[in-house]
Amino acid sequence: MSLPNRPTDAELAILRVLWERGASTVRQVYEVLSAERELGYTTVLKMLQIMDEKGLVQRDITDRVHVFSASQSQVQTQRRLLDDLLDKAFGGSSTSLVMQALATRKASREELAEIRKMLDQAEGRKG
Amino acid sequence: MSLPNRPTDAELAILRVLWERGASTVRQVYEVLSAERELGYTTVLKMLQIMDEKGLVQRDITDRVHVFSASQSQVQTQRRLLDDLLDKAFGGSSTSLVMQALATRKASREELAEIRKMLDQAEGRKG
DNA sequence: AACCGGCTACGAAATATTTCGTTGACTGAT
DNA sequence: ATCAGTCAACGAAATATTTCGTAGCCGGTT
Repeated sequence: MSLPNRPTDAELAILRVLWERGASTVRQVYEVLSAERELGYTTVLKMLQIMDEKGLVQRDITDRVHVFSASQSQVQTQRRLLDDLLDKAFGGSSTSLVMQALATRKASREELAEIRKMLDQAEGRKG
Repeated sequence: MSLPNRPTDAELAILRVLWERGASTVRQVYEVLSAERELGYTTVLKMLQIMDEKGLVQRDITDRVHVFSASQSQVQTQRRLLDDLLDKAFGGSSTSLVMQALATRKASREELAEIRKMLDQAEGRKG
């Protein structure tokens, strides 16, 4: 299979680090995550091995210390997760998802303006 | 604990049925789900028992045939799942979530208008 | 050469999730 | 009162996810 499966929670935590830092060693990922919560070095290593097998990360073997990077961009992954959530919990209605998101979370004026711009584009495309 | 945990995928499938049909028996849920995919009656029953223990559903014991209903509304659950996804995959930025949703899914003119109205309200509250 | 520290690989335990077979109870019809 | 059908409970298997201990390797230091 070419498309990676939906990442699990633990996998997402690791992907977050890779997206933020870019390509990283196991130790670098471990440093970030172990600052947030208790977990062992080999746990991170094992997760990255599994994610490599699943195709969620790329591994650079050149040096003895391997370097991992996310296979899919954050945006691509976000899109996949949103589609998934849409199907499973919103009956496929992106509108109700958007409205929920707008209703429950505060957005700054600038962010609202950005969203409005995006809306204009969406309407523009429609005619 | 009073707050139910995040529903799993299988649990969400059952909740979907309960939200659509309202309070239902095991067999009624089973009829809907088994039309979509292969699964056994006792699988649904067991899931509902587990969901009852977790507090995800309420159970009416009055008759021999028990009647189950969702403990949380669809909107409440959607909100919880959105918050969760926001934290795990969007770095807490609801704006980028909204923009992703708008960018990837088509919305009708009416839906866009609704979203725009929601936006106006959001800005109104701020100004 | 022997040792130390950091590295990957491997296996396996612990936990969570999903699935269903079997059992015993109850209901209504023969 | 028996039988067939339907039901909930239970236990357990199958699978997926998360965690880490142990072992072996390699490179630099003594």
